[in-house]
Amino acid sequence: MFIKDLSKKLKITTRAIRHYEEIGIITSKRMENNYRYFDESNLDKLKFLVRARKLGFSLEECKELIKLFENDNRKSENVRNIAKNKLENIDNQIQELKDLKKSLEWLVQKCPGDGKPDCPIINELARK
Amino acid sequence: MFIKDLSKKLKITTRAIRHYEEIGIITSKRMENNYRYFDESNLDKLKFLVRARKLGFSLEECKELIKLFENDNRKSENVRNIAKNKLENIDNQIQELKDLKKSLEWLVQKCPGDGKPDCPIINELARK
DNA sequence: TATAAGGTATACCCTAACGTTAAGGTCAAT
DNA sequence: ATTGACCTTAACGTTAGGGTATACCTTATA
Repeated sequence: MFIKDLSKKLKITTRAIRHYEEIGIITSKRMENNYRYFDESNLDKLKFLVRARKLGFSLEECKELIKLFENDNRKSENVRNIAKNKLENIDNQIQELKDLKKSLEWLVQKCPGDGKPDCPIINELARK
Repeated sequence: MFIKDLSKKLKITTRAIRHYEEIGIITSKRMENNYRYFDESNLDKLKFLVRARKLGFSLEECKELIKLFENDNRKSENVRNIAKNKLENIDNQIQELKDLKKSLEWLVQKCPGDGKPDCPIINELARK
């Protein structure tokens, strides 16, 4: 199939697919007119990639996962480690965001939000 | 003071300070030798900026906040709205991360993480 | 057959917020 | 005079593509 068909099936843009090819995460054959041609194995690999992206893995991490996916001698330990690392930094991100949220909530609640200039949010940011 | 002193006081890099100047969020005077010279008002403004950044505001948002900070006729309503918007998208980010976390946790827990190739994480990503 | 529509190609610029060299100028101390 | 710490600008790298421009290919319709 051509790139558009593939993009429709996967619900990603053609630009994304070309990008994945540019950075060497996938490959494709070319027809005589230079159009990219994709077969089932391309589809499977990209499907894998799209799902991994949805789980929050970076393209670099996806590359590693695909390598493991295609290696029949992989150790599930390695896969699990990648996932555990990701999990850990997601946890950290959540914690950071929660801390921010707390501070912001406190400030928003303190602020009258009226037509007057006095504002606890500004005061807090500007404190000496 | 010079840029390094400022960066030490604020615990940010000199590159960051120059960047803020490049994009017009702050200004500085120059000495005869072309060195940037910063006074107390620069320090105050940057301190404000750094705190706003720590609260998760983008540089664009910081620009707006600084404008309000410097406008004695501001309405606290406007400040509050910026903060509330930020709060909302922080909430969304947290929710997205939590969803990811859930999926990942489930997969990590399913995976034996041993020396064998069978791996539920890979299987899930590769499912037809 | 000419043309319009739509798919495909490459290639370049843009994003956020700096980090990271590179290459050179300034200043105080040794 | 030299060292070392500091200063300067310029410009590319980062992430994961989005957007735009230009041009070729294919097919359908007038």
